[in-house]
Amino acid sequence: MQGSSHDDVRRRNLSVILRLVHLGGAASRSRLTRLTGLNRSTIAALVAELADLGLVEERVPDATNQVGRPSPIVAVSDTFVAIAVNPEIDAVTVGIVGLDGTVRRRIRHPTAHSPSVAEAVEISAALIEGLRAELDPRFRMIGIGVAVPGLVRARDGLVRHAPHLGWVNEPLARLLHEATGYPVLAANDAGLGATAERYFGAGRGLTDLIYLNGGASGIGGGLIVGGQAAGGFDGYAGEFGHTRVSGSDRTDSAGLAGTLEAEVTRSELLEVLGLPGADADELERALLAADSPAVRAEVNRQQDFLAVALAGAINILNPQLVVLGGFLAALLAVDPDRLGAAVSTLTLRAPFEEVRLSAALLGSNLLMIGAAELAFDQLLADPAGSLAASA
Amino acid sequence: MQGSSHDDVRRRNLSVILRLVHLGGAASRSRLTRLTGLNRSTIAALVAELADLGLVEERVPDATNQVGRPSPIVAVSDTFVAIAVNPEIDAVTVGIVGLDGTVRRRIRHPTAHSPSVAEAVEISAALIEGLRAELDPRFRMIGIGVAVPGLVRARDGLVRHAPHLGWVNEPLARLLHEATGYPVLAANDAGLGATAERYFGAGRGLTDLIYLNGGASGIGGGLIVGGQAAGGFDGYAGEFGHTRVSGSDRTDSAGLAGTLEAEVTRSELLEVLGLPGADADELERALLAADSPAVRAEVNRQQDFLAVALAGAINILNPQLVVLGGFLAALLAVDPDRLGAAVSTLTLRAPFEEVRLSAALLGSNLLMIGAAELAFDQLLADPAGSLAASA
DNA sequence: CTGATTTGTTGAGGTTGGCAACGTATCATG
DNA sequence: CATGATACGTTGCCAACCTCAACAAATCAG
Repeated sequence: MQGSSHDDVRRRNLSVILRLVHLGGAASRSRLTRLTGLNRSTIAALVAELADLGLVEERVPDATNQVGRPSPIVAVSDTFVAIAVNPEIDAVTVGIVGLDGTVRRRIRHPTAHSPSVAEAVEISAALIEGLRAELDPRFRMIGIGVAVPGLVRARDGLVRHAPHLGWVNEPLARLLHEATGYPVLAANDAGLGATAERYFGAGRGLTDLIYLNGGASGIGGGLIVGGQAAGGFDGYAGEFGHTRVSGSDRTDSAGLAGTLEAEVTRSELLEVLGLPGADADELERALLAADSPAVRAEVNRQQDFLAVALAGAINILNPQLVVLGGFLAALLAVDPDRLGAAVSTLTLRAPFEEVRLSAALLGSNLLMIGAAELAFDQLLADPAGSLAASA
Repeated sequence: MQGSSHDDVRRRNLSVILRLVHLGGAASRSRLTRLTGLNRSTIAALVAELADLGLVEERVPDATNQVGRPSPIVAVSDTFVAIAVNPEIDAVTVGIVGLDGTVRRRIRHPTAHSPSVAEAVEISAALIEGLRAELDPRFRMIGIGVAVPGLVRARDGLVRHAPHLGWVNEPLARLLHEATGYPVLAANDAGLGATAERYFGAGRGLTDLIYLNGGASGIGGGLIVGGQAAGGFDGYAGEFGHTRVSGSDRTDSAGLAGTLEAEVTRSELLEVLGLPGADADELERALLAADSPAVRAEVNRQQDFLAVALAGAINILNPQLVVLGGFLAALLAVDPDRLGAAVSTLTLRAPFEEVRLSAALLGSNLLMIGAAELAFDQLLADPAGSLAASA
């Protein structure tokens, strides 16, 4: 219940404009005027301040075949970048992402074994140092966002539990900050995926969506509720994979029985297809090409369990969109109508009528973008303040 | 992405102060200064404006045994009231609720049969007219909030489906507005219960909680996510009752099989207790007094199914608190440790460690308060604007 | 080339919250 | 009971920010 003052107005207006060009791409000043409801002269002043800060650039107007004086185009500067980090079982990936949402550079550093926290920090810091060295000095690194496959406490970036990495109560954000000097924020990978798809992918502009991702080691998820990334109280929200969907005693990575993650697995799809391994695209192609009854039966089995979890979430959250990533997208692509029908039989009519199922769009850049968004958030919320403080 | 101007600052500050005294009760001006971070002189001006509007009153300071000049007490005026309406299978209840959250008056009008929409509107309008007639003219009715046992489309108050009442696609809010002339907002009853418990009950001050209510006709729920009442895209969120918790083919009121509402029922508790009927308190007393193995077995069975639904919600939403109302509160009270243990075995450790299970506190006033909150919302969001527009 | 249209630019104006100085009401102390 | 300390209300001035109106500039249509 904070009061607000003049400064907050300015702060908020700068933030709104920067977010508009960050999320929506370049826009003319007149367009910003319409979108924000602010006065022409105010927009001019705000854009000038953002330009002074180096955050945006004004370009000569496009030829639009419209009467009237052309309006300058405002675009985010390409000089502000964030570092995205994603530790996994078999690799640590580090990327550089621009404020315009483009992934400029991505390095995947394979590891012989699942890295410890110390190793992940060391590898990340080395990769970041390398990237920094090769980066033109006019670029400015804002901070680091880490996408962690596990439960991360939002307030301090403590990794509570990352089962596949074997990490428990590791102060990842603090360690990486100490190793690099940059501000570091960490969060659950699937939650960041939800944010990325919401801003730049299948859920552009939507306010209520859920995202489920199927990976080699399990199923994670994230949710956007009422326009906000919903992390829950500590940031652990989105664990759709541990929803109970059957009475069986097959257990998942957390030891819970009959859960979505226990029943719906990538490895079983690969097995029935006779593939030793495959990435998400290969798996989808193989599933679409296959016409054996065994494959069909396994797909149906997994779809039915997935439908239970999705239906529960739809009944509870009434989203506009369900985004499926990883092998769950393949499970959708094989027979979208069947999955939709299965969900239909388990949901109330009203929420079902409003929801769509969709595959994730961002592919391999998903987590880079999501993690960068985490790093950019403070800058976007208070452009002038963030830069003044760090200058 | 709206820009903001000076007016918004004022609007927001008035709103913040009114909400503080609305939710937190009377507060001294100096306390408001501390809570909002605003300047003393600003608080004085804002409180004066709210007092001019008749929304708050300043009282002489309490004796506080503190050095320094005493600070006047700011309290919400008792003259602003909202009307709360709650149609049910066997009655229509109408109440008057003050801006201070007190239920001033409540009339339950029993009906011989489940009322049609037209009947519910007619009864409500008549009750409201009666209440208005007996009300001192200095009181001011702000509007009407309706708590509906069913799915209500948030934006226009259309009742999409209220199974127990047999209503489908009924424009309740519009009809009641036409019958009374007051602004009318409608929403799902359990969602409003969640808001009420969050503001005035077991969840005071919390930002992430879920609420489940067990009634004679089923199980409803609501959620608060990140400090906001989460209605979902259309307002249908919170339907925990239709979460699948078993593989059985027992169906619920919506025809869905194996759901929480199908397995966890008030009627089965009454039956095993040998009671023909009972209100929530009587049921809880009877359950606590009973020690037959049959009762114990039924309680355990229902607790286990309830635990599945709660665990799923806890994994997905990471709430601070789970509030149980109606007979679900009784189910908790009989053996809280057992229910907690059952939930524990189905949840991830990190979110489980942060969550508490609690009974609802507001009892029979719950829906009156929740519905009134709906009616007050606009006034609280923009005190000066709301009153200027309606004057 | 002229008029219409749209938008940038500039300077004046109004509202609002912050701030500092001063006034006032209470408590503590002797 | 007088005095000082403390906390808070009150008052007047100030600065920040957005709006508005008038004017200028750039484009299209004819």
